Amino acid sequence: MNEKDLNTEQNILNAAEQVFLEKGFATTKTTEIAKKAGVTHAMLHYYFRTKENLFNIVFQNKVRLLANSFFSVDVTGKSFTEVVSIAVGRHFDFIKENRKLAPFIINEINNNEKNSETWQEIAQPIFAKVAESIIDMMDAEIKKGTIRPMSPFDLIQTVVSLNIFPFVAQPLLKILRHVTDEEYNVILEQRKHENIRLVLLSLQP
Amino acid sequence: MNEKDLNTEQNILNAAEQVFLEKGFATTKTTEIAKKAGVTHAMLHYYFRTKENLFNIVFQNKVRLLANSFFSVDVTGKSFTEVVSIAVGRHFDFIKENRKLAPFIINEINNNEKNSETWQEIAQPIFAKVAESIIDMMDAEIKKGTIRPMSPFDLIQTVVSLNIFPFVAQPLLKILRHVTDEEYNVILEQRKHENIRLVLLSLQP
Amino acid sequence: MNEKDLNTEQNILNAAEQVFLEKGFATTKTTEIAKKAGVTHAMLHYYFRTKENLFNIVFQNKVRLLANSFFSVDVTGKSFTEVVSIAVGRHFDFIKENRKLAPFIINEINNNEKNSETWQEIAQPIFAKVAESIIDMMDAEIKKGTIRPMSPFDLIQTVVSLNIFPFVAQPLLKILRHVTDEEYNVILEQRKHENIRLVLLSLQP
Amino acid sequence: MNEKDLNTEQNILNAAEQVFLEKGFATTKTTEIAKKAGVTHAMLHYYFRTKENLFNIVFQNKVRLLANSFFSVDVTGKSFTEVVSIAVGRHFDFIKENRKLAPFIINEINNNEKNSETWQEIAQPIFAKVAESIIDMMDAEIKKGTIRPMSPFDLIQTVVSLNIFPFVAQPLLKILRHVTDEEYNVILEQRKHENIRLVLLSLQP
DNA sequence: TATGAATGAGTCTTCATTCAT
DNA sequence: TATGAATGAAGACTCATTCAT
Repeated sequence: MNEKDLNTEQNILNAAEQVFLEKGFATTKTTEIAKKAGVTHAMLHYYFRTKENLFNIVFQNKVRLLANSFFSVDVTGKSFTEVVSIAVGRHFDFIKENRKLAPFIINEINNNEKNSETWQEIAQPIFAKVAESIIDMMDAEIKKGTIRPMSPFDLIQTVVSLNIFPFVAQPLLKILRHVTDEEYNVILEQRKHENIRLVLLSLQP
Repeated sequence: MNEKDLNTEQNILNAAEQVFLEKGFATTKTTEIAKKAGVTHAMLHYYFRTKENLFNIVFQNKVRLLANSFFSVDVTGKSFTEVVSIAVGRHFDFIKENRKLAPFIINEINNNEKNSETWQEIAQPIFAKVAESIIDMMDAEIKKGTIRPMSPFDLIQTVVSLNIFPFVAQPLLKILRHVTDEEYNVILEQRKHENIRLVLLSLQP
Repeated sequence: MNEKDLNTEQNILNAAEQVFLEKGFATTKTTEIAKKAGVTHAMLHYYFRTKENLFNIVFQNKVRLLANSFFSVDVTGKSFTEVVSIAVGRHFDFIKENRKLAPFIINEINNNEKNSETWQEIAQPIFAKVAESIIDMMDAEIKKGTIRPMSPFDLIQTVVSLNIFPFVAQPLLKILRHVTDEEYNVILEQRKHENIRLVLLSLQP
Repeated sequence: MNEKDLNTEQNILNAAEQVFLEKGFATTKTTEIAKKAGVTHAMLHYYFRTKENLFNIVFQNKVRLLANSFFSVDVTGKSFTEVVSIAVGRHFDFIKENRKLAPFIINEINNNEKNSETWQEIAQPIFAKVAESIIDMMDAEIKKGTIRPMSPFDLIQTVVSLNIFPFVAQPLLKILRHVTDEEYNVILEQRKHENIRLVLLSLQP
């Protein structure tokens, strides 16, 4: 396994990521991945045996990436409001940097039961950990009466809904006004702050 | 075109709707549509020439359906808050009754540029009309200072985001807790009211 | 299903029989079958979906043919010796007319466990019936002391061994002397009578 | 060529023997041979250039082995009956110890004309020698009238037929009764003696 | 001598589409 | 209008063989 091998394998993986994210499993052709990776068609099978196998590797990586994107804020010395604001903003930025990630995963989960199971197996423990990491903080706030009683999962769901949706439904919403991609970036920045505001509002008792 | 012909054509269309909504364009096989419609494989091509053609008809119908689902409330004698509450609730219910609609359209738009154009051509005028129908009401409220300055499109986007997302991302969110489909319905009802609350909150100055 | 359809399907089956018998499953190419049947490559899959499926149909037919080739003699008014002589001779002639049959089945059974099961499921009941049909006659002869005590299966095995082998091992034996195919036919006729003689000898007490 | 080379070459040959005997030329994959030999896939081609070449070496070895298995009895001081009995029994035991040998060769001869020629070229002189070694003994017996007039080849054919067949057709015959492998060994021992008996019977005038 | 990487030719299979009737 | 048959193009995958090192 010298450097060149790793490169080829990695090239295929990178190409596969791009094409799968762009077109989804069904419409992706292995020839296109190979072409983009600059290798022969058969090399793809040499390294990954089947299209499905290659897809699974990509899919699992992406699932891990998405699931780990929720909450990773250093809480020391910050108020709950601050923590939430930072976490929501960061999460929004991450999703923005990986626009195709969420639509890809959602779509593949919808198209294949097996992918759904993969998502559950990988994401569930990660989400549980996230919930655990904020439950004490939330409980304290609830006792103080600064936020209304709710589970961490409710909070997560609200954040996810608000943050992911603009990118999942980007093509749906973009047409509301004729905007260039650059204008859209400005809109997204507004939306980020709007989302932060909405999340905090949703926490109010 | 006698009655039987219409029936056959309609049968194919109905079957195509079901299968396309379920599987998307790429993974749908014309044979499955024909089978579900109870007609010969070749009849599908006799009536609709190509798979793409048949899909476009279905897709346009569905786009129209989704685009028209926003705001259709009789405003006479109701406060703005009431109108918004009713509109959001009704929209949520519609989406709930047509769970596969939004994911289907979003996915197909993502997979094919032509579908994106179709969406724009059909949805844009409809959305413009909706915006027009509420802009006076909103302006009045804004002047009164009861809601913060915002365009109708902002409001629509918030509503759409909050309402559609639970169904687009259902498989993503369902795993946050282990829930049955029935339990999920209860959660959805809660979410509807939460969404109404959030929309109203987002309107606050 | 008009006549032409049946012909095409049958043409494929006939071609498949020839090629499979000639080359066995592994080295047979579906294109060759299609070519021999005078149809497009895809037609084969249209009618039989997979190569394996087509093979199974051919294989089952051939198994039935071979299994049913043992003993079908009208016994009325004939001595046991006569019955055996006729049965062995007829069986030999059948195998001779279908030289590739036995090698084909033996080979495929050896190459694929599933074929072995197919053989068992189809041949076992047929063989059991054959054994049943001669057991009374044999028991009577055994009681009379004209043949030595043995089960019908022993008899069948001897017949099968002697009759099938020349064709299974034809390429092995033909070289013992340089013979043309026609000379070989004469040899086979001698062998038939030799086999009848040997079977009768093997029955002696 | 140091010792290690010889070992590698021999390892490949040994592995090839096992796999070819087990699966035949067509379904054998060179990767499996390499794996079993514990060497790289490419080494196989380094030593033997092609799969076909490697096969031919194995095949020729096996042909020699089988052809030489007929008659190697020290005749001094033994009666013809004794010699035949011993020779048949030994041959049966050899075939039993090398069960896959005969089916393998027969099958490959049937599948490839070139293999048939190989068999002829190698086996013919060996068989001729065997025939020569017994023709005087047989002629003497024929003159004495103790056996009927026949050529050595007839005798060889009978022996080969009876001895090889149980192993070639084992899967065909095993189903006649439900037997375990151990029970089958007992049956084989009976068959050996039955075969000796039958050969002697076939020699009777 | 040895190896991992790479290749190209071939094989099965699917599927939208067209054709003859 | 309807159908079963037929087709061709494309796609995934395999595998013996070769190459660079």
